Amino acid sequence: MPLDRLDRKILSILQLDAGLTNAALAEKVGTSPSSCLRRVQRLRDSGVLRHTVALVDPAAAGRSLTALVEVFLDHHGVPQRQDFVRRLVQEPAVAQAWAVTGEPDVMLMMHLRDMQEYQVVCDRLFGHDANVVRFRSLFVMETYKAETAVSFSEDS
Amino acid sequence: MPLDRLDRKILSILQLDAGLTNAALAEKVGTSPSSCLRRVQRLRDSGVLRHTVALVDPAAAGRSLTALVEVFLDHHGVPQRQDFVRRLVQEPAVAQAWAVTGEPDVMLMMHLRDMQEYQVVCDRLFGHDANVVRFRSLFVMETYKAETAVSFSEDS
DNA sequence: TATGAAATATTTCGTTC
DNA sequence: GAACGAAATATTTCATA
Repeated sequence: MPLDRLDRKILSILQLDAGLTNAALAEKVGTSPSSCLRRVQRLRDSGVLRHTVALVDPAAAGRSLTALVEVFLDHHGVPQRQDFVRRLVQEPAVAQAWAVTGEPDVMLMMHLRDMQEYQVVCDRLFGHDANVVRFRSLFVMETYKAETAVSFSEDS
Repeated sequence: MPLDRLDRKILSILQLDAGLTNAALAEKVGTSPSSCLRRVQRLRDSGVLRHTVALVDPAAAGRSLTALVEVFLDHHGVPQRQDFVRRLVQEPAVAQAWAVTGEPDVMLMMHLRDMQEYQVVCDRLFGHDANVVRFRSLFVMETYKAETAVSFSEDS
């Protein structure tokens, strides 16, 4: 389904603020409320527009320690990895996790209460998995950017 | 501001689905709509609850290539870093960026159209900055988890 | 100071042109 | 795309604990 200029404009705005009323959104993108509503519904139905979520300050949740962890695995086959991935997905402290090309095999991001929790979580995730050779953690000192929006700008 | 059980419940739900009506939310957490709305507003005012955003499938935006990039800087002082950080923040392809402890100095995540755009963006970000010694990219093959929610669970 | 019921204001959304 | 109206929803008011 091709997205025209108006669709992209709607998506750009909704990615920054999904709390806008339909009327306000319509005015911002320069169309009528009814047309705007139809477009939003179409975008939802087609799956381009996923759910809408509230963003919470991690510090307010008592999780002000953020770690990026590179994980190095021994066997790269799918079967060996399954249990590990399952544990990642279940772990509340893990917010994001990816299989990556390059030196590490898996990269993940955790939001933690403190170093003690870091230790506990790492032990639970890596400690009893023979397939995990080693891991290296990069602790976040400052967040420069934390965008959930995907840019629709053409200028690359 | 201390968060009680009800606040945490509200936050947990809203982080997964902010599209719920206030009435539905109130029923889920077991309180009245008016009380529920007041709590949500209070959480908003106090900054615990940031904005609410729509999530868009990056692939639908034509950005199905995701890269995690480790950047190694020469001079670690703030002045040398300012221009670089400014460019990161302005760059539409960069979704997340952190200053980190450890070997690399900065870690960032990009959503890209293709390898050509990767090259263009890297050139723009790193190419003309004498302070950037080198960078290493890890390309995402599979996303295991992409949570925007911060867990309020106590079990660490 | 927080709550819930009820009244009011606003918005969404289907229908029509 | 515009205009209307019914239904759903958000928000305020107010009495109570």
